[in-house]
Amino acid sequence: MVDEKGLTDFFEGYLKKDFIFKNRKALQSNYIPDNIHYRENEIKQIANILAPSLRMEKPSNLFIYGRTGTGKTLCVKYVIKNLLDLSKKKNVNLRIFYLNCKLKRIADTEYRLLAQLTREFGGEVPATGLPTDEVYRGFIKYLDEKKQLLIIVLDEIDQLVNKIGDEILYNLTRLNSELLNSEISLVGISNDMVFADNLDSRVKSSLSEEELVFSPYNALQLQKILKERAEIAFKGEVIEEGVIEKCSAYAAKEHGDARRALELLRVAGELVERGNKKTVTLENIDAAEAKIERDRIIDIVNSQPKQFKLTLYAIFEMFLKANKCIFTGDIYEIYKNYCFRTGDRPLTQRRLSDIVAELDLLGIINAKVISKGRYGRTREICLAIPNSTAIKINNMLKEDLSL
DNA sequence: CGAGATTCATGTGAAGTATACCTTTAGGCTTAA
DNA sequence: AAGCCTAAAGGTATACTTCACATGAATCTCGTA
Repeated sequence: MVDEKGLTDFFEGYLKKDFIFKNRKALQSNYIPDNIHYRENEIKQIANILAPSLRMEKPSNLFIYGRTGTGKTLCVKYVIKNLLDLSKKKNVNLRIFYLNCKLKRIADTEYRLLAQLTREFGGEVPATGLPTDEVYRGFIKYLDEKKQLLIIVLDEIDQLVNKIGDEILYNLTRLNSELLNSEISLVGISNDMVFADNLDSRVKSSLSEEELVFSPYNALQLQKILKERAEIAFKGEVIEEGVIEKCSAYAAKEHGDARRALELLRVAGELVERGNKKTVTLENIDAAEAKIERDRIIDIVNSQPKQFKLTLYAIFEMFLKANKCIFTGDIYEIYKNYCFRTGDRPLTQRRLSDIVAELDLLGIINAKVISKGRYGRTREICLAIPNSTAIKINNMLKEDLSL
């Protein structure tokens, strides 16, 4: 029961509360700090490669590899920012579009990627209905209407190619021969080190005119990075002894993932704030660790279409009951059952098979095709997430699907 | 006993279908001269 | 006659279905030692 006075008190208390954050943004993953440590070389190289753009000369296409949280995106964005600032000052017609190919329904097909690029130019493209080459033409029109240089940055490009093949990259690189006034350069960013091995050799050679590999940070480097960001983000002495070290250690264990370390610190801080405490302790880090993983998966699950949720729910229910790996056929039966209960028309087993494969790609489950000899061939499906998380998500799905 | 055939449950590729949306076009209606 | 609106026709992307064939090791079969 909250009366008006109670609520007012709450808000006043909220305002008076001693916030431990000074600038929370400094710990968010899209924050670009003023100085980036341990990546001076990489930045210099990227800058070198892209610099010709300032003279309106087409830079070489660039391909960047490195595991998550090694600063690829950060460095590229940093260089982009500087390039754009300078090009504005010098009146150079340079445009740079950054696209993350992982985003569902934004850049995960050829059509949608092209549409998105056209929209960046201010054009309007319907979600469906146009022929793809029509969208190409529209894009070219915008691009070629005056002399300009375009750099397209495709982040998580491996995901895109995994899903729809490498033809789109071929088309993009070939576009230059159709352009009269303008030119395009591509910058591909991939988490997958062996990604390029499976590319068509023509695409591969034109895309990786230049290559750059980002190696992981070690624990000491992570510490320095964290300390500096923490100083921007938090007020005074709110972080207890050993907290930074612990964050770094956690992240170093995960192949030096700086994004993760920063997130740990941020979430820990938020937990402290919500609990009305004054300092970030070691225990907060543990709690944050669990929360981050949960939230990440909850986000993924929530962004899936209903049929994916139903499938996932069937998998979770069954796995939690059996507590061992399960097979496609069993899931399909359960799934059909739930469809019946929610009044949805069940998809075919063929489609479910694809959905299971996609869920595997998303990292929520592990699905491996095995042959059980005389007893046929199937996918062996296990959870890729801790049981406690699965239970929580399962309850969430249950409510969401009103089961 | 062991090589080769058989079998099962479902993976997987290709082609077809439903849906939702797009542009073009042709006809009909209104309007202004 | 010109201008505008509307509805039909013809087209596309995407998510899904249908059909048909591929897979691969446990199990079976049968000739041989």
